[in-house]
Amino acid sequence: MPELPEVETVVRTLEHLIKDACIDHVQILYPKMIEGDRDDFCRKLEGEHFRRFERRGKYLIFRMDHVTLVSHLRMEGKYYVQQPEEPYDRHIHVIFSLKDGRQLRYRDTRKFGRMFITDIDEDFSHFNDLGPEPFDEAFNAAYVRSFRKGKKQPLKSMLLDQSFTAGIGNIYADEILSACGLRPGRSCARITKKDEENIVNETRRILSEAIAMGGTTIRTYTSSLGVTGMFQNDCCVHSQKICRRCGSEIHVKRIGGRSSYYCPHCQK
DNA sequence: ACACTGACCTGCGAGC
DNA sequence: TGCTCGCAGGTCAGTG
Repeated sequence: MPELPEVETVVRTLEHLIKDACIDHVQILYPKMIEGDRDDFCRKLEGEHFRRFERRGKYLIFRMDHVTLVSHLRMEGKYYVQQPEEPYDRHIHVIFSLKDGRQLRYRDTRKFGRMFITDIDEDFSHFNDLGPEPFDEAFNAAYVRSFRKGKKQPLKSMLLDQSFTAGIGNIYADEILSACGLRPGRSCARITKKDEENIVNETRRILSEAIAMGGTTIRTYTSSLGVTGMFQNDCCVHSQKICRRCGSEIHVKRIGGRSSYYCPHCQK
């Protein structure tokens, strides 16, 4: 499941592979993948060049000369750069044929991903609800305090809330709380000033380590270069049976509709 | 305003 | 073996 580190890896990989490539034409095999007018989508992308590659939270942003393509991988979305003669299966939903003969293919077994285009100058009203990036200095202990004020939701739900900070998903939320020694079900109203600092610092530490390793792979993620993340081997609690710190049995509890893994001994 | 639930999808594994 | 059922999870609409 792509979270911030995986999306960052995809952005960097695609920049390496298709920077300045020109789109010849676009085929949409599953129309619901595209938000807005599909004909417009295809027509406006024809002849455009992939110029800059950015990420905002879990969104991929491809800047062209006249339009911007925004893509969200949700759970299982992946991009591949392949030759037209390479076979593809029924999970390929969008094909960008490039003028150099290659194809950028979007594959998504569960069809949850979405993409859309905006004008180049659009200020991305789409992103208005996203909180600060974890590495932005606006994400700090004072911000955590102001965000949680008046709220009683579980810490896990707060970390998953993209308006809190953009890019954290289920796996990293569990790992961050494990590193902080806080149970996922703990109310955000009942943490200390030190906990606020820990949440900020551990979020940055864990995400940057994961980016350095090229993202996590638990089930399906591989980047278009075929790079497979290694962070899964470093998970302390998520999908684990035994705590890597103390050896206790890991508990699983549904919080906010998500499976949440924690160590009852290390996390209070 | 906040918090929770179901829908969107498909594949996979457990249980009968 | 073959079926059904629950689960996986990011986001958003709907509800209390």
